[in-house]
Amino acid sequence: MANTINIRQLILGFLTQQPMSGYDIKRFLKGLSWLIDSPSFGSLYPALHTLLKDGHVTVEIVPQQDKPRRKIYTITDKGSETLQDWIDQPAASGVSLKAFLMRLILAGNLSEAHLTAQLKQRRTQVSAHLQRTADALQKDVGPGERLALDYGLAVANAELAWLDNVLGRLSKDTEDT
Amino acid sequence: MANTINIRQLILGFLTQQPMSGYDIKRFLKGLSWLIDSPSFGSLYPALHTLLKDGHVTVEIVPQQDKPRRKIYTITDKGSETLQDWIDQPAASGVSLKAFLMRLILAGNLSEAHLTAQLKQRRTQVSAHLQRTADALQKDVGPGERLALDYGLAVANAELAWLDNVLGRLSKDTEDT
DNA sequence: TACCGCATGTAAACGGTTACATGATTAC
DNA sequence: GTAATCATGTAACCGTTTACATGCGGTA
Repeated sequence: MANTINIRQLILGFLTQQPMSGYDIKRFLKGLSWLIDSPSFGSLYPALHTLLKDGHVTVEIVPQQDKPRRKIYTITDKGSETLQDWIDQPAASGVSLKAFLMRLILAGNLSEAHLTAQLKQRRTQVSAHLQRTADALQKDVGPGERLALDYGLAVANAELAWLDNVLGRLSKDTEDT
Repeated sequence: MANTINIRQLILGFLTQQPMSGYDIKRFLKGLSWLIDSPSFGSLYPALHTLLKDGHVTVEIVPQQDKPRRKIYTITDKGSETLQDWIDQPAASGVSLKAFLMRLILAGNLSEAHLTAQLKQRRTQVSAHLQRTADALQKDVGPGERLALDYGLAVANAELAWLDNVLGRLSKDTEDT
């Protein structure tokens, strides 16, 4: 039930879109800077080496004139399976917004079925979280914690409303097919 | 600008409320399970040793009959200063909801001035984040990322509404004084 | 008998950042 | 001449989890 966002899984997710070099992946990750601070090369390159060693990706060395050679990585079937397994595996309860959004991005590039699965899972978790938070507010807590709980409540309610909205739209689209 | 929630600072925060043993702190942290999964003993006890060595806390060994002896830790002036410094230091941009809520809890137990400072800081950050997210939505992105961005937008708007609400209430209270 | 709560602790492993090294090309 | 971009990589360090060890008392 350990479930944070792991670099290797992120990489596999990007390679699903297209073969890339480590440097390319870094650029892609920078594009997600609104969500996560992109991992450093110090973790990126070793992760690539591990994925290669484990047969999740293959490399092709591409020389360039006037520039350093690039190592283009391509995801293998085994790699795809591993990624799929990770996405399908239920997210740990209490898992952060960030981790969920990463899963959403990855799932959204697979299929609509995966996408709705993620959304439904989140719905279940957020409403459970909402309940726990409401319960915690009943107890006697300090002023800071009281505010924090209230904040959590507000965010959870907003999440729930959004999820219901989107899930409603998606199910309507399915009917129309 | 590295700014996640660090065990040592959490511990100092709890010890501000009252002297406690490591075991007690663990129990307290469990009470915050709606926010964070409480750190393991494997990080808690070593953290306590470090704090002791650095003069941020003092210990008193309390023997018990029929039960193992307890080590009660008390925060020192130096420890209080360190904590204060950490809370006053501006939170890194893009810092997570979790990290902010922890700061809120800690600040709420210090003074109302600290509390409003945290809230105002968060307001600035969330509105900046909102802007970045809206910008990112303009660009051409995959279906999953599109949804994720929209989700982020919804949550950020909810946060902003809540912050404005609370900040409004707090400033009114101050006028009435 | 076997596990749970109390209470403390250590060692190995993991996953990451920071800082470094290399070396060529282009832009100010 | 100084910095930035391209492109890869390693080593030291940090903070944390996991798994272990100890030992006693109460409970199912």
